[in-house]
Amino acid sequence: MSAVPALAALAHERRLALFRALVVAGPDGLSAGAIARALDVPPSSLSHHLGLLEQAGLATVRRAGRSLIYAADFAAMRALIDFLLLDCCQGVAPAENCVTGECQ
Amino acid sequence: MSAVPALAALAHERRLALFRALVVAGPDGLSAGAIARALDVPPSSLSHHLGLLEQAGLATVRRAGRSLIYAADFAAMRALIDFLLLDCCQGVAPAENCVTGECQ
DNA sequence: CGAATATTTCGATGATTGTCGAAAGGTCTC
DNA sequence: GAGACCTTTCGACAATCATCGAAATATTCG
Repeated sequence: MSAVPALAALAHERRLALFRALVVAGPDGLSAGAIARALDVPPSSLSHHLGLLEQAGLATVRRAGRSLIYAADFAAMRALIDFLLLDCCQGVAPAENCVTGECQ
Repeated sequence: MSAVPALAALAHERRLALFRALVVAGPDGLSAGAIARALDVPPSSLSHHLGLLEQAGLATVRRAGRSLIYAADFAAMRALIDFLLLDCCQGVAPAENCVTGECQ
């Protein structure tokens, strides 16, 4: 996974709220309609943002009847955080640049 | 710190490379010119990106002679990672949505 | 002070992104 | 199959962002 699309997906107020709602919902996820009602976003806008989250790998979709259920991809989120923590920042840095506070 | 500007600052290939260079350089930082040479970015473009990183709180600037020295702000980076880990994702989520793998 | 160095600001241009109504695509129920 | 329901795709427009040369600003050195 490239980190840039994932970071870009979260770097938007609406999408961040969206993603948080998915996280709160847990593995069962939420239908697009339920999200639209909860966050008061027009359907076409919502679909656009959900598509970006999915494309970035941070969310998954599955169909249930006529609804589409979106769910947060926790493994991908974990991978993103790991990237920030290790690859991006600490792995290549000298020990004094400790980001975690656990590496001295 | 709002997370969105910080995420947006990192959600760009050039700026991510830029930030990584600052992390590698450590607390001493790097002059804008040194970065420009290392990453082969025109000065005006570089200045633009450095400004964004600083505005997002991820980098600090100080003057040393006629050079401006940019350095990664490790505390801010840590705060961003904490936000993703806790506020954004896990804190408000049920236990089964564990992102860290340490919360069962 | 004047020249040289380091970087930013300005300004213009092209590219990408966000927004949302209207229309279209699947899916269920009767 | 017709109609209702849920969501996406299309299309158009506005807004934001990226790029980089040229000019301006700040600093040092002779």
